[in-house]
Amino acid sequence: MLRTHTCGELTAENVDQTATLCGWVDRIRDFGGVTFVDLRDRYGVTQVVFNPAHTKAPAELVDKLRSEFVIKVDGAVGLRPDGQANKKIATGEIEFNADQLEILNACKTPPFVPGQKDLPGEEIRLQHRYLDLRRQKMMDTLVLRNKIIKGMRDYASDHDFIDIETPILGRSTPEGARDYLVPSRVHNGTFYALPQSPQIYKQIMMIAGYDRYIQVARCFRDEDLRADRQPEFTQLDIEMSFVDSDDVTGLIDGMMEKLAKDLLGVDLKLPLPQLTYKEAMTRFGHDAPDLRFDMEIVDCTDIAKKVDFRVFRAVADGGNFVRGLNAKKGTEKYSRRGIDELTKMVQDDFGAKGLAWFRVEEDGSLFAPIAKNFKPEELDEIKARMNGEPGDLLLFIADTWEVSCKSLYSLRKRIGAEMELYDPKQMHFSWIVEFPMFDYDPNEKRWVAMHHPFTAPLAEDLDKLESAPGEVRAQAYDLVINGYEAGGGTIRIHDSETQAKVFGLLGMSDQDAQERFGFLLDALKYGAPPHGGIALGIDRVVMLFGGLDNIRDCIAFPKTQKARDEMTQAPNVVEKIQLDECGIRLKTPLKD
RNA sequence: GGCGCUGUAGCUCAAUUGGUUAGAGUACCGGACUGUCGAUCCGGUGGUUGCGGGUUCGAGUCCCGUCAGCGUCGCCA
Repeated sequence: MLRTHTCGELTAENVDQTATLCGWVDRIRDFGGVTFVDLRDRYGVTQVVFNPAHTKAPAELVDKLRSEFVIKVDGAVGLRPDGQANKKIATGEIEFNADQLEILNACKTPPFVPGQKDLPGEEIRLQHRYLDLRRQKMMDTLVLRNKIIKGMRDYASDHDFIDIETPILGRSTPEGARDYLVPSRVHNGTFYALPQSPQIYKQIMMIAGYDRYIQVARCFRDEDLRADRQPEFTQLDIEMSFVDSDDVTGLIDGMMEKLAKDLLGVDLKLPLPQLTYKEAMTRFGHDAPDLRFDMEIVDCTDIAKKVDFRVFRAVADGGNFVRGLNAKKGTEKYSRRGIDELTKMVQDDFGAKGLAWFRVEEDGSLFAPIAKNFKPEELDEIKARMNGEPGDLLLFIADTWEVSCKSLYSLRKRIGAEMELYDPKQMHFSWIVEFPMFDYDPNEKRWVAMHHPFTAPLAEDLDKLESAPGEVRAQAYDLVINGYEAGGGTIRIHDSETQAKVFGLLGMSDQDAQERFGFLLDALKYGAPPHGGIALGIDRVVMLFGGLDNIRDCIAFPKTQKARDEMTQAPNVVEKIQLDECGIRLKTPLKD
């Protein structure tokens, strides 16, 4: 080792000891005579003092030091003079009196330094990720990430799970997200797909008798990015045999309890609350609601059926919905202009026709441009239903179930944040259960699996599988933290007949099913135990535990919204010979 | 693919609603200074206002296109 100590460990207890430190120059304070250098590494910062009266380091060498130079300093620990301790750092009681200085490596003038006040733009940070990763916040996050993964692994290990790796080069599956493809050199014209998740492999492991499997698995989905979505991401993948839904959610309850306790000092009350999908959609308009605050959706469709106001009446009579939210004390926050912005959002994002609103005035009356369309007793009924009190802002969406859910969910989320209805540090864990098995795709005119096609239906809904697929509920469960889907899983189908039936419902002929999933259907015939599992989005869990608002800050080398790596400039062109070997000719050759 | 925000010195930002030679802080370079910790003080270098068109007597500012970053909708079993 070039060093004897790190920059975070020398304290008053080490006074008079000699030591050697290595690190990066964080800051220099040059007084012409004495020069102070804040030396930084992963562990902390130590003030190094170059005093010409005592150091052997030539002044010309000390003068050369600049930000982010990598240096090695021999010296001795000394107590700082009275009144000069720096309480902001752990090593603040001492200083390191330099004897010798060696510059291990210089540093070009960096575009930004880790300690600077204003964070540079994200593009710059990603281009020079090695500099960005030197920032304390990034280090803290990656350390947190490591603790979370270690905590998960330890917990799983304590519960008899074994870690098994599954292939990265696999077979493309037609259902689900777009695959990342890898061309085969040996078999020109054929392709591997990177795994969207190790789903089938882990089911096969259950059939093979490895009844408790985990993997920290990298997954790939070639879909557009979001603040909480990356094209490659990491899941804690879990599968267990001889279990029902409660066993899986119970296991994760315990894991979350441990992580929350160990890493956040938060005591969770178990079991974590469970909400059915239907309830979540009815009360919050979404299958991953943020339950840190109230403000539930209130249905006024029955009232709308009685009123003359055409917009409400026509929607209600047409079998659609008039539902609203009460933004408590929202009239001050949302002026006419603010309401216009909310209106624009629901129109642009979800195609809502409009946003109806009422202000509850000081005298308790409802004010709104549309109020004249209502009889006084109707206004009273609306106010009573919405629990309207002076200062409240009542917002209504009159539309289809889908549009009203999306719009009200989005309004609720935005208003909750803008009106600070919750403590951003608060954490809320819950389960959403009993998802529908299928969703009808009007474009393709067929049922599609809501989760994935291996999901087992709820036993009591089995008889509806053919008669009313839309009503069949799945043995599925999503873990929701602060309004984010942090994980999801299901109990799987473990008999080939039910599996074949579900494939059929999804519009797959027997031949198709055999062609695509024959190996799974076969495996199910060779003694498949009942099994199920879950996958947790590790990047998102880190984001939520770290109180961050985007997933890129939880990943050492993330991709931009256009799925590019700003540092390496991937993806990029390849040599023609590489394409030739794979038997690929570009449709539109790139000019070089 | 749609909608929106952003793009000015290495970095973070400003430029009075289209008007003189585009400024500040910081970084960088030079100088002063032996107790600072965002050191201080003096001086200096640094700009194709992302790129390409257009409107105008005149464009950082307005319009069109384009590229990039971010947010969002679609998409993400």
